[in-house]
Amino acid sequence: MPWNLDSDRPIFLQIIEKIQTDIVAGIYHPGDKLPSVRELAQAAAVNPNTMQKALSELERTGLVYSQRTSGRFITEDTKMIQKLKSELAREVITEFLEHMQKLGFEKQEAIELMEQTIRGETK
Amino acid sequence: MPWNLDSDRPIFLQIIEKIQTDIVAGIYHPGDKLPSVRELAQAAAVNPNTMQKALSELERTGLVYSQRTSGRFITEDTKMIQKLKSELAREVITEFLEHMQKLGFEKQEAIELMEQTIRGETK
DNA sequence: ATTACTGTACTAACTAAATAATACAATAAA
DNA sequence: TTTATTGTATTATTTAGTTAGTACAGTAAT
Repeated sequence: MPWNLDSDRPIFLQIIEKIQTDIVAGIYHPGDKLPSVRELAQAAAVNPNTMQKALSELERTGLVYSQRTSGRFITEDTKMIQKLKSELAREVITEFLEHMQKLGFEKQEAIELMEQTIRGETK
Repeated sequence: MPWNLDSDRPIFLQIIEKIQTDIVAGIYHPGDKLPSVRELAQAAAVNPNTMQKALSELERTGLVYSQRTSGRFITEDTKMIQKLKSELAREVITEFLEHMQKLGFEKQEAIELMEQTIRGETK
């Protein structure tokens, strides 16, 4: 599972989004134990401090919790996860429509162009 | 016309995208004279150096050109503008589908959820 | 008890982006 | 000719993000 971090945006933000996404997509399951800060940092090829910063933020929002010395775990609150999934999807959709509108495409045009693009890819 | 710059990404990149977008959306027209570096910087509330950096990059790609002392102008190459519009639209579409896929939605699901979201907004 | 692993905290150094403050050459307008 | 405006260039400073290195306290396993 590659981390695919780019340098155009703060890395700790990209890490937060990556882990959030993996949770709502079901790659991490409720109650799962996360690798340690040091392991995650190595896997993502970033400094442990950067990983720690991202994890602290995920903890602040309640998506993960830490058990002082035994490790860090995904929340077991499935409703929270489901709600987050809806929120993130809505954000992505809204962002898409705004972008397309700024380029000069109305909502229906945007959808049509997308369907056309998909057909073009799979043919 | 607000600039809406956020601090999550390099400002000069956001400026580049903003001006690109305004050109392909027809807010700026081919041959139009742009405001001076200093005026643009003031309008966007950034340092002139930052604006200059963004404009230099736009110039490097050929989208604008500068006439040494009389100012900066939008390219008159309408084909280039049209091509850029298609490219940007394709990027936005691809990015959208990738994001949704990472959240666990297949292409068709993504489209359906988007249509559903639109109906929910306009009702 | 000792060992190894956990999260956490702290300080220093480095880098890229952004700001600040000028300066200069070219030209259109006065 | 003078003035104002243009793009452009240069140097210094500040700030946020990142890295580097180290340290400490708690706990499960040995």
